[in-house]
Amino acid sequence: MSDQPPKNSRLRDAVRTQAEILDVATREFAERGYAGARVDEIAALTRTTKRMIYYYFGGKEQLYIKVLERAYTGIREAEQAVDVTGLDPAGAIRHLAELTFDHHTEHADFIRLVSIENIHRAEHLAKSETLAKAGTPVIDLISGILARGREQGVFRDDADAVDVHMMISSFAVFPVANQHTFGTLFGRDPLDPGRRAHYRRMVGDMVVAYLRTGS
Amino acid sequence: MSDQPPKNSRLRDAVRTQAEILDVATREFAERGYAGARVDEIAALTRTTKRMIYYYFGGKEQLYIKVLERAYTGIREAEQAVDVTGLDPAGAIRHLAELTFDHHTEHADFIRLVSIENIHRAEHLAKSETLAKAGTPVIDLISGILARGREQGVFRDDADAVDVHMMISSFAVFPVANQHTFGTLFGRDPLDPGRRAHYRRMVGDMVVAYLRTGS
DNA sequence: CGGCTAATGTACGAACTGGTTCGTTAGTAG
DNA sequence: CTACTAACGAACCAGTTCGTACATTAGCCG
Repeated sequence: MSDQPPKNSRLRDAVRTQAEILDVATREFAERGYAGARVDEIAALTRTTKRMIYYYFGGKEQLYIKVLERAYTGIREAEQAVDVTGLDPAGAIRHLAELTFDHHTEHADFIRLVSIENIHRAEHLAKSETLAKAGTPVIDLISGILARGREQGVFRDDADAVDVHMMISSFAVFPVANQHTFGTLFGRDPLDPGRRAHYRRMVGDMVVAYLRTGS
Repeated sequence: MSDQPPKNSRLRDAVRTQAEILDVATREFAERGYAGARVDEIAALTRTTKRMIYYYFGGKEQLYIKVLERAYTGIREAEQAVDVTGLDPAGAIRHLAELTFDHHTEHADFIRLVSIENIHRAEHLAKSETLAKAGTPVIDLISGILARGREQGVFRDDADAVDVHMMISSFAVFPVANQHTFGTLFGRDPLDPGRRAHYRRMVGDMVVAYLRTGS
Protein backbone atom coordinates (compact mmCIF):
# COMPACT_ATOMS: atom_id res chain seq x y z
CA MET A 1 0.00 0.00 0.00
CA SER A 2 2.96 2.29 -0.43
CA ASP A 3 0.93 5.20 -1.66
CA GLN A 4 2.60 7.48 -4.14
CA PRO A 5 2.15 11.19 -3.59
CA PRO A 6 -0.85 12.56 -5.52
CA LYS A 7 0.65 13.03 -8.91
CA ASN A 8 3.94 12.08 -10.38
CA SER A 9 3.62 8.36 -9.95
CA ARG A 10 3.28 7.93 -13.65
CA LEU A 11 5.85 5.35 -14.37
CA ARG A 12 6.87 5.88 -17.87
CA ASP A 13 9.58 7.85 -16.20
CA ALA A 14 9.43 11.65 -16.57
CA VAL A 15 11.73 12.59 -13.69
CA ARG A 16 14.35 10.10 -14.66
CA THR A 17 14.15 11.18 -18.28
CA GLN A 18 14.63 14.80 -17.27
CA ALA A 19 17.61 13.96 -15.09
CA GLU A 20 19.20 11.97 -17.87
CA ILE A 21 18.73 14.81 -20.32
CA LEU A 22 20.33 17.21 -17.84
CA ASP A 23 23.32 14.93 -17.31
CA VAL A 24 23.99 14.53 -20.98
CA ALA A 25 23.34 18.20 -21.68
CA THR A 26 25.80 19.24 -18.99
CA ARG A 27 28.54 17.25 -20.66
CA GLU A 28 27.64 18.46 -24.14
CA PHE A 29 27.47 22.14 -23.21
CA ALA A 30 30.64 21.98 -21.12
CA GLU A 31 32.37 20.21 -23.96
CA ARG A 32 31.40 22.38 -26.90
CA GLY A 33 30.03 25.61 -25.56
CA TYR A 34 26.54 26.93 -25.99
CA ALA A 35 26.67 27.58 -29.72
CA GLY A 36 28.73 24.47 -30.37
CA ALA A 37 26.40 22.13 -28.49
CA ARG A 38 23.91 20.26 -30.65
CA VAL A 39 20.44 19.49 -29.46
CA ASP A 40 20.34 16.46 -31.73
CA GLU A 41 23.55 15.20 -30.21
CA ILE A 42 22.22 15.56 -26.68
CA ALA A 43 19.10 13.68 -27.71
CA ALA A 44 21.13 10.94 -29.36
CA LEU A 45 23.13 10.34 -26.18
CA THR A 46 19.90 9.94 -24.26
CA ARG A 47 17.55 7.01 -24.11
CA THR A 48 14.87 9.34 -25.34
CA THR A 49 14.42 11.69 -28.28
CA LYS A 50 14.78 15.35 -29.07
CA ARG A 51 11.05 15.69 -28.73
CA MET A 52 11.40 15.18 -25.00
CA ILE A 53 13.93 17.95 -24.61
CA TYR A 54 11.41 20.39 -26.00
CA TYR A 55 8.60 18.75 -24.07
CA TYR A 56 10.36 19.12 -20.72
CA PHE A 57 12.61 22.13 -21.13
CA GLY A 58 11.13 24.16 -23.92
CA GLY A 59 14.27 24.72 -25.94
CA LYS A 60 18.02 24.80 -26.13
CA GLU A 61 18.42 27.96 -24.12
CA GLN A 62 16.14 26.94 -21.28
CA LEU A 63 17.88 23.59 -21.11
CA TYR A 64 21.22 25.36 -20.88
CA ILE A 65 19.95 27.56 -18.08
CA LYS A 66 18.78 24.53 -16.13
CA VAL A 67 22.19 22.97 -16.63
CA LEU A 68 23.83 26.11 -15.28
CA GLU A 69 21.54 26.18 -12.28
CA ARG A 70 22.28 22.60 -11.37
CA ALA A 71 26.01 23.17 -11.73
CA TYR A 72 25.99 26.21 -9.46
CA THR A 73 23.93 24.36 -6.90
CA GLY A 74 26.89 22.02 -6.56
CA ILE A 75 29.40 24.54 -5.27
CA ARG A 76 26.88 26.32 -3.18
CA GLU A 77 26.26 23.10 -1.30
CA ALA A 78 29.96 22.43 -0.98
CA GLU A 79 30.45 25.91 0.39
CA GLN A 80 27.77 25.44 2.97
CA ALA A 81 29.41 22.24 4.16
CA VAL A 82 32.67 24.00 4.99
CA ASP A 83 33.38 23.99 8.70
CA VAL A 84 36.22 25.97 10.19
CA THR A 85 35.31 25.86 13.85
CA GLY A 86 38.29 25.12 16.03
CA LEU A 87 40.78 26.53 13.55
CA ASP A 88 42.75 29.72 14.07
CA PRO A 89 42.20 32.42 11.42
CA ALA A 90 45.19 31.40 9.32
CA GLY A 91 44.27 27.74 9.53
CA ALA A 92 40.68 28.52 8.70
CA ILE A 93 41.41 30.54 5.58
CA ARG A 94 43.95 27.97 4.46
CA HIS A 95 41.39 25.22 4.92
CA LEU A 96 38.82 27.12 2.90
CA ALA A 97 41.35 27.83 0.15
CA GLU A 98 42.31 24.19 -0.07
CA LEU A 99 38.71 23.01 -0.20
CA THR A 100 37.94 25.53 -2.91
CA PHE A 101 40.95 24.36 -4.84
CA ASP A 102 39.89 20.73 -4.45
CA HIS A 103 36.35 21.38 -5.52
CA HIS A 104 37.36 23.30 -8.62
CA THR A 105 39.96 20.85 -9.81
CA GLU A 106 37.43 18.07 -9.35
CA HIS A 107 34.66 19.82 -11.23
CA ALA A 108 36.12 20.79 -14.56
CA ASP A 109 32.67 20.72 -16.16
CA PHE A 110 31.48 23.44 -13.85
CA ILE A 111 34.49 25.65 -14.51
CA ARG A 112 34.05 25.17 -18.23
CA LEU A 113 30.40 26.15 -18.00
CA VAL A 114 31.35 29.27 -16.11
CA SER A 115 33.90 30.16 -18.79
CA ILE A 116 31.28 29.64 -21.44
CA GLU A 117 28.78 31.71 -19.57
CA ASN A 118 31.27 34.54 -19.34
CA ILE A 119 31.80 34.47 -23.08
CA HIS A 120 28.08 35.14 -23.28
CA ARG A 121 28.38 37.95 -20.77
CA ALA A 122 26.39 36.00 -18.18
CA GLU A 123 23.18 36.70 -20.05
CA HIS A 124 21.72 33.30 -19.22
CA LEU A 125 22.78 33.53 -15.60
CA ALA A 126 20.90 36.80 -15.41
CA LYS A 127 17.82 35.14 -16.85
CA SER A 128 17.82 32.48 -14.16
CA GLU A 129 15.57 33.33 -11.25
CA THR A 130 17.22 30.78 -9.00
CA LEU A 131 20.72 32.03 -9.53
CA ALA A 132 20.61 35.75 -10.09
CA LYS A 133 19.73 36.42 -6.48
CA ALA A 134 20.88 33.56 -4.21
CA GLY A 135 23.53 35.14 -2.02
CA THR A 136 26.73 33.20 -1.71
CA PRO A 137 27.56 31.79 1.71
CA VAL A 138 31.34 31.85 1.34
CA ILE A 139 31.52 35.59 1.65
CA ASP A 140 30.02 35.48 5.12
CA LEU A 141 32.36 32.71 6.10
CA ILE A 142 35.39 34.67 4.91
CA SER A 143 34.15 37.83 6.57
CA GLY A 144 34.04 36.00 9.86
CA ILE A 145 37.53 34.61 9.49
CA LEU A 146 38.94 37.98 8.49
CA ALA A 147 37.27 39.64 11.46
CA ARG A 148 38.78 37.15 13.87
CA GLY A 149 42.16 37.55 12.24
CA ARG A 150 42.03 41.29 12.59
CA GLU A 151 40.96 41.09 16.22
CA GLN A 152 43.87 38.83 17.01
CA GLY A 153 46.15 41.15 15.14
CA VAL A 154 47.39 38.45 12.79
CA PHE A 155 45.74 39.69 9.58
CA ARG A 156 46.12 42.97 7.74
CA ASP A 157 43.13 45.18 8.36
CA ASP A 158 42.38 46.29 4.82
CA ALA A 159 41.49 42.87 3.45
CA ASP A 160 38.02 42.55 1.99
CA ALA A 161 36.08 39.28 1.97
CA VAL A 162 35.00 39.41 -1.67
CA ASP A 163 38.53 40.29 -2.75
CA VAL A 164 40.01 37.42 -0.77
CA HIS A 165 37.45 35.09 -2.28
CA MET A 166 38.48 36.32 -5.71
CA MET A 167 42.11 35.70 -4.92
CA ILE A 168 41.44 32.15 -3.84
CA SER A 169 39.10 31.48 -6.75
CA SER A 170 41.60 32.87 -9.24
CA PHE A 171 44.24 30.37 -8.31
CA ALA A 172 41.75 27.52 -7.98
CA VAL A 173 40.09 28.21 -11.31
CA PHE A 174 43.10 28.95 -13.45
CA PRO A 175 44.61 25.46 -13.73
CA VAL A 176 41.26 24.10 -14.87
CA ALA A 177 40.13 26.96 -17.05
CA ASN A 178 43.46 27.40 -18.79
CA GLN A 179 44.76 23.89 -18.62
CA HIS A 180 45.16 23.45 -22.34
CA THR A 181 46.63 26.73 -23.49
CA PHE A 182 48.91 26.88 -20.46
CA GLY A 183 49.89 23.27 -20.91
CA THR A 184 50.67 23.75 -24.58
CA LEU A 185 52.66 26.95 -24.13
CA PHE A 186 54.64 26.02 -21.05
CA GLY A 187 54.83 22.29 -21.55
CA ARG A 188 53.36 21.66 -18.14
CA ASP A 189 49.92 20.30 -17.43
CA PRO A 190 48.66 22.35 -14.49
CA LEU A 191 46.28 19.54 -13.55
CA ASP A 192 48.93 16.87 -13.45
CA PRO A 193 48.06 14.75 -10.41
CA GLY A 194 51.69 14.79 -9.38
CA ARG A 195 51.64 18.56 -9.01
CA ARG A 196 48.30 18.79 -7.33
CA ALA A 197 49.41 18.60 -3.71
CA HIS A 198 52.02 21.23 -4.47
CA TYR A 199 49.48 23.68 -5.88
CA ARG A 200 47.12 22.93 -3.05
CA ARG A 201 49.72 24.00 -0.54
CA MET A 202 50.55 26.96 -2.73
CA VAL A 203 47.05 28.48 -2.58
CA GLY A 204 47.07 28.24 1.18
CA ASP A 205 50.56 29.72 1.47
CA MET A 206 49.57 32.50 -0.87
CA VAL A 207 46.44 33.69 0.93
CA VAL A 208 47.90 33.36 4.38
CA ALA A 209 51.07 35.17 3.33
CA TYR A 210 49.02 37.94 1.79
CA LEU A 211 46.80 38.34 4.84
CA ARG A 212 49.75 38.43 7.22
CA THR A 213 51.58 41.25 5.49
CA GLY A 214 51.00 44.63 7.12
CA SER A 215 48.32 46.84 5.59
CA MET B 1 60.89 55.91 -59.83
CA SER B 2 60.27 54.65 -56.34
CA ASP B 3 60.55 51.01 -57.22
CA GLN B 4 58.27 48.71 -55.35
CA PRO B 5 59.71 45.39 -54.20
CA PRO B 6 59.20 42.71 -56.88
CA LYS B 7 55.62 41.80 -56.23
CA ASN B 8 52.98 43.10 -53.89
CA SER B 9 52.70 46.59 -55.22
CA ARG B 10 49.29 45.80 -56.62
CA LEU B 11 47.13 48.55 -55.30
CA ARG B 12 43.68 47.25 -55.06
CA ASP B 13 44.68 46.68 -51.47
CA ALA B 14 45.28 43.06 -50.46
CA VAL B 15 47.31 43.70 -47.27
CA ARG B 16 44.87 46.25 -46.00
CA THR B 17 41.94 44.00 -46.79
CA GLN B 18 43.54 41.15 -44.90
CA ALA B 19 44.25 43.34 -41.91
CA GLU B 20 40.68 44.56 -41.88
CA ILE B 21 39.34 41.03 -42.01
CA LEU B 22 41.61 40.07 -39.10
CA ASP B 23 40.47 43.02 -37.03
CA VAL B 24 36.82 42.28 -37.52
CA ALA B 25 37.33 38.55 -37.07
CA THR B 26 39.14 39.11 -33.78
CA ARG B 27 36.17 40.98 -32.42
CA GLU B 28 33.65 38.50 -33.74
CA PHE B 29 35.45 35.42 -32.42
CA ALA B 30 36.17 37.02 -29.05
CA GLU B 31 32.55 38.08 -28.86
CA ARG B 32 30.78 34.88 -29.79
CA GLY B 33 33.26 32.07 -29.57
CA TYR B 34 34.46 29.91 -32.40
CA ALA B 35 31.20 28.07 -33.06
CA GLY B 36 29.11 31.16 -32.43
CA ALA B 37 31.07 33.38 -34.79
CA ARG B 38 29.57 33.74 -38.27
CA VAL B 39 31.70 34.04 -41.34
CA ASP B 40 28.93 35.97 -43.03
CA GLU B 41 28.84 38.42 -40.16
CA ILE B 42 32.58 38.98 -40.30
CA ALA B 43 32.29 39.59 -44.02
CA ALA B 44 29.40 41.98 -43.53
CA LEU B 45 31.40 44.10 -41.09
CA THR B 46 34.16 44.37 -43.64
CA ARG B 47 34.40 46.51 -46.71
CA THR B 48 34.84 43.34 -48.65
CA THR B 49 32.94 40.09 -49.07
CA LYS B 50 33.00 36.57 -47.74
CA ARG B 51 34.72 35.49 -50.89
CA MET B 52 37.83 37.36 -49.76
CA ILE B 53 37.97 35.56 -46.44
CA TYR B 54 38.25 32.28 -48.27
CA TYR B 55 40.56 33.81 -50.85
CA TYR B 56 43.03 35.04 -48.24
CA PHE B 57 42.62 32.68 -45.33
CA GLY B 58 41.16 29.51 -46.69
CA GLY B 59 38.35 29.02 -44.21
CA LYS B 60 36.85 29.78 -40.85
CA GLU B 61 39.31 27.69 -38.89
CA GLN B 62 42.42 29.05 -40.55
CA LEU B 63 41.13 32.56 -40.04
CA TYR B 64 40.56 31.83 -36.37
CA ILE B 65 44.09 30.47 -36.04
CA LYS B 66 45.52 33.61 -37.61
CA VAL B 67 43.46 35.67 -35.17
CA LEU B 68 44.87 33.65 -32.27
CA GLU B 69 48.40 34.06 -33.52
CA ARG B 70 48.08 37.79 -33.83
CA ALA B 71 46.57 38.03 -30.35
CA TYR B 72 49.36 36.03 -28.74
CA THR B 73 51.95 38.09 -30.54
CA GLY B 74 50.66 41.03 -28.55
CA ILE B 75 51.56 39.77 -25.10
CA ARG B 76 54.76 38.24 -26.24
CA GLU B 77 55.90 41.66 -27.38
CA ALA B 78 54.72 43.25 -24.17
CA GLU B 79 56.63 40.66 -22.18
CA GLN B 80 59.81 41.33 -24.09
CA ALA B 81 59.50 45.01 -23.35
CA VAL B 82 59.53 44.48 -19.59
CA ASP B 83 62.63 45.90 -17.99
CA VAL B 84 63.44 45.28 -14.34
CA THR B 85 67.05 46.39 -14.23
CA GLY B 86 67.76 48.50 -11.20
CA LEU B 87 64.99 46.98 -9.14
CA ASP B 88 65.51 44.73 -6.16
CA PRO B 89 63.97 41.24 -6.45
CA ALA B 90 60.75 42.16 -4.64
CA GLY B 91 60.40 45.36 -6.63
CA ALA B 92 61.11 43.51 -9.86
CA ILE B 93 58.53 40.80 -9.35
CA ARG B 94 55.99 43.37 -8.23
CA HIS B 95 56.64 45.42 -11.32
CA LEU B 96 56.19 42.39 -13.55
CA ALA B 97 52.99 41.43 -11.76
CA GLU B 98 51.57 44.90 -12.17
CA LEU B 99 52.45 45.07 -15.85
CA THR B 100 50.88 41.67 -16.43
CA PHE B 101 47.79 42.82 -14.62
CA ASP B 102 47.65 46.01 -16.69
CA HIS B 103 48.10 44.20 -19.94
CA HIS B 104 45.39 41.66 -19.22
CA THR B 105 42.81 44.10 -18.01
CA GLU B 106 43.46 46.19 -21.10
CA HIS B 107 43.15 43.31 -23.53
CA ALA B 108 39.87 41.65 -22.77
CA ASP B 109 39.61 40.34 -26.32
CA PHE B 110 42.79 38.37 -25.89
CA ILE B 111 41.66 36.86 -22.59
CA ARG B 112 38.34 35.92 -24.14
CA LEU B 113 40.08 34.24 -27.05
CA VAL B 114 42.20 32.26 -24.64
CA SER B 115 39.08 31.15 -22.74
CA ILE B 116 37.49 30.11 -26.00
CA GLU B 117 40.59 28.27 -27.08
CA ASN B 118 40.59 26.35 -23.80
CA ILE B 119 37.01 25.28 -24.36
CA HIS B 120 38.32 23.71 -27.55
CA ARG B 121 41.17 22.08 -25.66
CA ALA B 122 43.74 24.26 -27.42
CA GLU B 123 43.36 22.23 -30.59
CA HIS B 124 43.82 25.25 -32.82
CA LEU B 125 46.76 26.53 -30.83
CA ALA B 126 48.39 23.16 -31.37
CA LYS B 127 47.78 23.45 -35.10
CA SER B 128 49.55 26.78 -35.28
CA GLU B 129 53.18 26.46 -36.24
CA THR B 130 54.01 29.93 -35.02
CA LEU B 131 52.56 29.44 -31.57
CA ALA B 132 52.99 25.84 -30.58
CA LYS B 133 56.75 26.23 -30.19
CA ALA B 134 57.69 29.86 -29.49
CA GLY B 135 59.11 29.77 -25.98
CA THR B 136 57.80 32.44 -23.68
CA PRO B 137 60.26 35.04 -22.49
CA VAL B 138 58.60 35.77 -19.13
CA ILE B 139 59.70 32.52 -17.65
CA ASP B 140 63.34 33.42 -18.11
CA LEU B 141 62.72 36.83 -16.67
CA ILE B 142 61.05 35.37 -13.59
CA SER B 143 63.75 32.76 -13.20
CA GLY B 144 66.33 35.50 -13.03
CA ILE B 145 64.41 37.47 -10.45
CA LEU B 146 63.83 34.41 -8.30
CA ALA B 147 67.50 33.49 -8.45
CA ARG B 148 68.52 36.94 -7.30
CA GLY B 149 65.95 36.83 -4.54
CA ARG B 150 67.22 33.51 -3.30
CA GLU B 151 70.82 34.67 -3.38
CA GLN B 152 69.95 37.69 -1.31
CA GLY B 153 68.02 35.47 1.05
CA VAL B 154 64.82 37.46 0.65
CA PHE B 155 62.80 34.84 -1.30
CA ARG B 156 61.80 31.34 -0.34
CA ASP B 157 63.93 28.81 -2.13
CA ASP B 158 61.27 26.42 -3.38
CA ALA B 159 59.53 28.87 -5.70
CA ASP B 160 59.37 27.84 -9.33
CA ALA B 161 59.25 30.35 -12.19
CA VAL B 162 56.38 28.75 -14.09
CA ASP B 163 54.37 28.43 -10.89
CA VAL B 164 54.94 32.06 -10.00
CA HIS B 165 53.92 33.06 -13.50
CA MET B 166 50.76 31.03 -13.07
CA MET B 167 50.04 32.73 -9.77
CA ILE B 168 50.39 36.18 -11.30
CA SER B 169 48.43 35.24 -14.41
CA SER B 170 45.63 33.76 -12.35
CA PHE B 171 44.93 36.97 -10.55
CA ALA B 172 45.43 39.07 -13.67
CA VAL B 173 43.17 36.93 -15.83
CA PHE B 174 40.34 36.26 -13.42
CA PRO B 175 38.72 39.70 -13.30
CA VAL B 176 38.56 39.77 -17.09
CA ALA B 177 37.68 36.15 -17.74
CA ASN B 178 35.02 35.96 -15.04
CA GLN B 179 33.88 39.53 -15.02
CA HIS B 180 30.27 38.78 -15.80
CA THR B 181 29.49 35.76 -13.65
CA PHE B 182 31.45 37.20 -10.75
CA GLY B 183 29.84 40.56 -11.20
CA THR B 184 26.36 39.07 -11.31
CA LEU B 185 26.82 36.78 -8.33
CA PHE B 186 28.68 39.14 -6.02
CA GLY B 187 27.28 42.43 -7.21
CA ARG B 188 30.73 43.79 -7.86
CA ASP B 189 32.27 44.44 -11.24
CA PRO B 190 35.86 43.27 -10.90
CA LEU B 191 36.88 45.56 -13.75
CA ASP B 192 35.40 48.68 -12.23
CA PRO B 193 37.94 51.41 -12.92
CA GLY B 194 37.59 52.59 -9.34
CA ARG B 195 38.82 49.28 -8.02
CA ARG B 196 41.58 48.82 -10.50
CA ALA B 197 44.42 50.47 -8.60
CA HIS B 198 43.43 48.46 -5.57
CA TYR B 199 43.66 45.13 -7.41
CA ARG B 200 46.87 46.21 -9.05
CA ARG B 201 48.48 46.70 -5.67
CA MET B 202 46.92 43.46 -4.51
CA VAL B 203 48.67 41.28 -7.12
CA GLY B 204 51.99 42.77 -6.17
CA ASP B 205 51.37 42.36 -2.44
CA MET B 206 50.27 38.80 -3.03
CA VAL B 207 53.29 37.56 -4.99
CA VAL B 208 55.80 39.39 -2.87
CA ALA B 209 54.18 38.14 0.33
CA TYR B 210 54.17 34.61 -1.02
CA LEU B 211 57.81 34.72 -2.06
CA ARG B 212 58.92 36.16 1.26
CA THR B 213 57.41 33.46 3.42
CA GLY B 214 59.89 30.78 4.46
CA SER B 215 59.96 27.60 2.39
C1' DC C 1 -13.02 -2.21 -19.73
C1' DG C 2 -13.39 2.42 -21.87
C1' DG C 3 -11.70 6.69 -21.88
C1' DC C 4 -8.52 10.25 -20.66
C1' DT C 5 -4.04 12.39 -20.14
C1' DA C 6 0.93 12.32 -19.47
C1' DA C 7 4.69 10.72 -21.96
C1' DT C 8 6.90 9.47 -26.07
C1' DG C 9 8.44 8.58 -31.09
C1' DT C 10 8.74 9.78 -36.20
C1' DA C 11 9.12 12.57 -39.75
C1' DC C 12 9.53 16.85 -41.53
C1' DG C 13 10.46 21.82 -42.61
C1' DA C 14 12.28 26.47 -42.64
C1' DA C 15 16.17 29.04 -41.80
C1' DC C 16 20.84 29.26 -41.43
C1' DT C 17 25.78 28.60 -42.59
C1' DG C 18 30.24 27.33 -44.32
C1' DG C 19 32.04 27.01 -48.59
C1' DT C 20 32.10 27.34 -53.83
C1' DT C 21 31.19 28.62 -58.74
C1' DC C 22 31.38 31.78 -62.14
C1' DG C 23 32.22 35.92 -63.80
C1' DT C 24 34.20 40.91 -63.47
C1' DT C 25 37.49 44.65 -62.75
C1' DA C 26 41.78 46.98 -61.62
C1' DG C 27 46.28 47.51 -62.50
C1' DT C 28 50.64 46.33 -64.71
C1' DA C 29 54.12 44.35 -67.85
C1' DG C 30 55.57 44.26 -72.43
C1' DC D 1 47.22 49.27 -76.49
C1' DT D 2 46.92 44.40 -75.39
C1' DA D 3 47.35 40.62 -72.63
C1' DC D 4 47.61 38.78 -68.28
C1' DT D 5 46.89 38.14 -63.42
C1' DA D 6 45.80 39.56 -58.73
C1' DA D 7 41.83 41.15 -56.40
C1' DC D 8 37.24 41.17 -55.98
C1' DG D 9 31.69 40.50 -56.04
C1' DA D 10 27.06 38.17 -56.47
C1' DA D 11 24.62 34.37 -56.45
C1' DC D 12 24.28 29.91 -55.29
C1' DC D 13 24.59 25.14 -53.11
C1' DA D 14 24.59 21.40 -49.96
C1' DG D 15 24.56 20.09 -45.42
C1' DT D 16 23.12 21.21 -40.96
C1' DT D 17 20.27 22.56 -36.99
C1' DC D 18 16.60 24.13 -34.11
C1' DG D 19 12.15 23.46 -33.64
C1' DT D 20 7.34 21.39 -34.59
C1' DA D 21 3.16 18.76 -36.39
C1' DC D 22 1.21 14.57 -36.03
C1' DA D 23 0.56 10.17 -34.54
C1' DT D 24 1.00 6.72 -30.72
C1' DT D 25 1.43 4.34 -26.36
C1' DA D 26 1.37 3.58 -21.37
C1' DG D 27 -0.92 3.77 -17.31
C1' DC D 28 -4.64 5.30 -14.31
C1' DC D 29 -9.51 6.42 -12.87
C1' DG D 30 -14.16 5.54 -12.73
